[in-house]
Amino acid sequence: MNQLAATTSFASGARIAEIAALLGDPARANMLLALMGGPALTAGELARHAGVSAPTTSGHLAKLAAAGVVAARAQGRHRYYRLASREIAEVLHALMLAATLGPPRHRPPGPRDGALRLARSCYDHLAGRLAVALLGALEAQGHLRLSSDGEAVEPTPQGRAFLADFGLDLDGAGERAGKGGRARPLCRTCLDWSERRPHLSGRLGAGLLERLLTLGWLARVPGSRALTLTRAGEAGLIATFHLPPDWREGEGGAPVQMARQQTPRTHP
Amino acid sequence: MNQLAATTSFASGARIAEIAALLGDPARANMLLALMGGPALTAGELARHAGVSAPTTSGHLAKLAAAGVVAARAQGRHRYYRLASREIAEVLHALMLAATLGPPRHRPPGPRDGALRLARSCYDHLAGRLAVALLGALEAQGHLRLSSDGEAVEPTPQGRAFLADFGLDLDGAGERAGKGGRARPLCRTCLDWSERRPHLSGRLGAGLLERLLTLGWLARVPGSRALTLTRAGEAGLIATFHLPPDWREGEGGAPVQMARQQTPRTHP
DNA sequence: ATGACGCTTCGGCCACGGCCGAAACATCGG
DNA sequence: CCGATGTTTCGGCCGTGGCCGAAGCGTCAT
Repeated sequence: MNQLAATTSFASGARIAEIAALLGDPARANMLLALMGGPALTAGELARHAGVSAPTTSGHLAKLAAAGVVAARAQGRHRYYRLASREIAEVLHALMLAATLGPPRHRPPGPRDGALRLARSCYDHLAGRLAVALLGALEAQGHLRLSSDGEAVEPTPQGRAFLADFGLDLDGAGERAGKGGRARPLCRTCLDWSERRPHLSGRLGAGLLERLLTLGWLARVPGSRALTLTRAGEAGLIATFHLPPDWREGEGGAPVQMARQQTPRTHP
Repeated sequence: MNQLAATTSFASGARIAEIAALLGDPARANMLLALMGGPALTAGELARHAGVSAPTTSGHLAKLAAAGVVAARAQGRHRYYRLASREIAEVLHALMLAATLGPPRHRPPGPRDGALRLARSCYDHLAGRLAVALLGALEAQGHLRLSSDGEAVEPTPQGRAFLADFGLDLDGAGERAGKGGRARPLCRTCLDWSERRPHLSGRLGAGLLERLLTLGWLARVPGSRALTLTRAGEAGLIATFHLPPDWREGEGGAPVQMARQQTPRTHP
C-alpha cells in the first residue's frame, strides 16, 4: 500500500476543533494575524499586537506551539515566533476572506488601512494593490498567461527568461517536492484580501517579494505588515515591469497614501 | 473611489476569532464536517453527527446561523441546514489539510475511512481516490492540460467538446461573476485531503459531480459523505473517461473497499 | 381531535480557560 | 558581580459557554 496513504488518515472533528479553537481567541488571532506578515516576531511584540500582558501572551504562545500552529526559535533573551507551516497560513488566509463577508459589522477603517491596502506582505509573498497591479503588468507584457477565469496562471517562455534575468530562479532546487511528494505550486493566484482580485502567490510570488526586498525596492514597515515602495523601487518597477504610473488608483479609484517608517525595530 | 474598495475593509482579529471560535468546538466542528458533504442536513441528523442532545444542537446551530456560517431552510417540521458560503467551506478545507499535519496523535482508522478515501463529496465536488484517478484520466486523454507543477489546469478545446458532449455546460450562465466581480474558477485543483494529490474542484468539478449523480453512476451514502460507484457508473467511467480499471489501487497500493448503503434517509 | 415527532426556548449546573500580579528564570551590558 | 530587560511559571479570580432535562410550539398522521 502506498506509504503515504497508509500514514495519512482523516482529520477528525476533534483535531479540527482543536486548531480552530486556538485561532478562535481574539488575542491569539491578533498575534497570528501579525505573524501573517512573514518575519518572525518576539513574544513582546506579539503581546503588544494582542493587547494583553506578557504572561498571558506567553501562555497563548505555549499553547500555539504545542499544537504546531507556531514555531519558536530562541535567540539570546528573545524568542522569535513564526507560523509553523504554510498550511496554517492558508487557514488564516481563508479565514480573512470569510471574515470580509459576514454581516456589515463595525469595521474601523483606521489610517493604517490605506498603507496596508496599497502594499503588504502576506506570509511569504506580496499582496495589496501593488501586487494586483504587478500581476496585471506581467500579464500585459506577455510574461504570464492567465486562463480566462483568472485563476490559473503560468509563465510564458519569454516570461521565464525575463524573470530569470530579474534574478528569479524558477526551476531552482530551492523548494522541491515536500514530504507530500508534491511540489509547491510555481505561481498560484491568491485572492487578494483587500482588493478581492487575484495576485501572485506560490513560489514565484515568494521569490518576487524576496527579490524586491533584496534590491531595496520594497522595505518592511517595522510595526506592521505594510511595505513601502522606495523611490528607486517605483522607478525600477515602472522601467522593468512596465508598471503603470497610476497603479495607486486601483480600479479607477482614488490613490491611497503610502506607508511611512515608524519606530524602528531592535532585532536584526 | 472604487465602490468595492470603499466598502471592503480589513478583517479584524476580532472577526476572525469570532468565526474560528465557532469552528473551534468539537460538536460544532463535527456538524460542519458533516455539512462539507454537500447536501443540507436536518437539525436531528446534525445532532447525531455531533453526539450531543437536540437542545444543545439547536443552540449551536443558532449561533452558527447568526454568524453567517450556516444557513437554514425550514421545510415542514424539519429544518435543513447547509454551509452558508463557499468561503466557509474553504476555511474548513484548509483546516482539514492543516489537521493532517500536526503531531502524530491518535487517529483511529475506522472502517469507514476506506470508503471515504475511495470516493466522497467535498462540499460541491468529487474527492478521494476516484477524483484523483478521474483527473489523471482526463489529462491522459488530452482533455485537460495541467501545468508542470500540477496546480493550474485548463480544458483543451478537445476537452471542452468532450465535456459538453458528456452534458457539462462549461460556459453556461449557471454561475456568473459573483458580487465580487470575479467569476468562479472554472476548474481549480484542490489538494485532496486523504490522497494529498490534486483533484478537480471549481465549476467543472461541481458540474461533474452533479452529472455523475444524475446519471446514477454515483450515489450518495446516506449517513456520510462517502459516495458509491455503481456498476453502471464504473463501466461508464471506464468506457467514457478511460478510467484505468485498477484505479482503486491508487499509487500502486492495495485496493480499498467500497462504501455500502446504510440506513436510508427519510427526507427528499 | 389526538397523539407522535421535530425543533426550539428556558433554567440551572458546572467546568474550562482567559486574564492579571507576583515572582522565578534567563540573558545581556556594564 | 549586579542591575536591566525579556520571558516564563505560579496562583487565584471570574466570566463565558457547553451541557442537559423539562417544557413549549409548531407540523404531520391517523
